[in-house]
Amino acid sequence: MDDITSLSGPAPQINSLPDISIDCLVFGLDNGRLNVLLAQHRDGIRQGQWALPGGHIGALEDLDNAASRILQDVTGAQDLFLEQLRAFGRADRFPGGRVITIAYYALVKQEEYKLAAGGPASQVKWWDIHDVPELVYDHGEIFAHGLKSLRHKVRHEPIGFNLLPEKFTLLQLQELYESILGVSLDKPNFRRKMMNMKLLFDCNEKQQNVAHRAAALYRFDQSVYSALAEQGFSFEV
Amino acid sequence: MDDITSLSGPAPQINSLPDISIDCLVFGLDNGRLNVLLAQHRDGIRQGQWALPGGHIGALEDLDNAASRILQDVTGAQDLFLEQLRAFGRADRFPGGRVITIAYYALVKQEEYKLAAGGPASQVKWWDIHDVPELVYDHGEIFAHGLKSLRHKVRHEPIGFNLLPEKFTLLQLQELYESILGVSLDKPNFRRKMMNMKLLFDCNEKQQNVAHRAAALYRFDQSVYSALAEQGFSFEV
DNA sequence: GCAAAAGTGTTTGGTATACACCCATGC
DNA sequence: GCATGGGTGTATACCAAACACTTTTGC
Repeated sequence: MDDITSLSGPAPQINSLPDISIDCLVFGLDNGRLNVLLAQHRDGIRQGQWALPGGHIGALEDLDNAASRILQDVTGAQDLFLEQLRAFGRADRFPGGRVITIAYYALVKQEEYKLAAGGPASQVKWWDIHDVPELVYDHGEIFAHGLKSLRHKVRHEPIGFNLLPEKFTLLQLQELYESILGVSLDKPNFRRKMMNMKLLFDCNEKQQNVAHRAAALYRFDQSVYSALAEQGFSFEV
Repeated sequence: MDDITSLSGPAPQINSLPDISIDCLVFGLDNGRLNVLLAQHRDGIRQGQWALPGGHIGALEDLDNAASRILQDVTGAQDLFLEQLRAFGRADRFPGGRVITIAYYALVKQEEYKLAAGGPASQVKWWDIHDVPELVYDHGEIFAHGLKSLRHKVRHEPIGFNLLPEKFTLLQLQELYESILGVSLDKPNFRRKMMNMKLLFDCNEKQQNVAHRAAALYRFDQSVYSALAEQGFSFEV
């Protein structure tokens, strides 16, 4: 269970696949800023260095389940949005031996979860994506690739909602896109575009305790989107 | 080198990673029909069954290089368009033991290459994508996933050209999209769309020996596209 | 002339963009 | 009243879809 201690090193258990690891790219949103979750090596030659949280796959464990378990160890949260990015397998990528890693990326509602701080990997911390430290092995490459993939995917599929709380305002949604894509968007036009897609449902509630006019709160319903997508509907921001 | 004989079974060589394989989804275009390349098991319990061509990764071999080598064994061709799809790793996907496979997809100019028929895997054959036989293990799932990915990608990146000969007509290009996407397109509008992108270069040549007005031949220049993409240009069909 | 495909022109309607504007609320 | 963000309206320009039309070539 404590595969995270390995931080993608050689498999610590006899019942794990020795030459394959999993690394997770976990994105979160905090006050309109996009963050990524990093873990710090606790000891060994790489002590103090930062890495993507990772682990190994049980011999009888499905790949997706392994990723989910590893992520739960780090965030304490289940049922997160989690998808495979791809495998990274340069022969020399890991100095401790030949290990191919399969990268996953996750989107989490950052404010809803408290990190299991001080867990097995001495420290786990959110970093602004513009300000990540140097990462071990090829983790920098994985991060760059994952961020690019996120930017592409968020424009073509409604996955961004996984970063927001259940109920959100249109401005929060707009700031999410501005933050991920690194652009600024026109408010009236963004509103219309979203509303015309008929994917947002008015909660009939307003923000509370704000120092300005309270905004309407909306929900996104994944099942309605799935039904629309069946008929060829295409989500494009 | 003859990893293809294994068709993704357990690693036959001492110097291959035992619990990881590579499977290749090779697409080709023939007279406007989209095909996929399949290999037939030569012997063993699965004799006669069809599978994606695959193999194992050398202990000192980069992942991408391994895929390229395996593909060369099958098609005899180098420098094909080849990209990773993703890893497939259900615990029970391969009955002979725990093997995670990393799927690649390739696009080839079908008419330019003759297959190494009667090679190590008794037979290698093109199949119309609408008519593929039942495949071994989870290869059907990999095929379905790869086709979906191809349909998505071809609309957002100019990769379709890899299926056409160097010089092609606009109708060939249109038929390519119609075939991959399974739709029919308006000729005048398709022409304009393509020409407006400024990605096609007139060869100043015409078709030869056709029983109708000869069409102009065009080329696609990957380097010009790359330069445009740098500036934020987006290819959308 | 006819068939087949190349290639052009035009009308129409929707939609993205830019920007001006009013509304509600707390301090 | 004023700052802050919520929310609406509208003119313009562009672009995609639909489809009618002309051109070239081989038989």
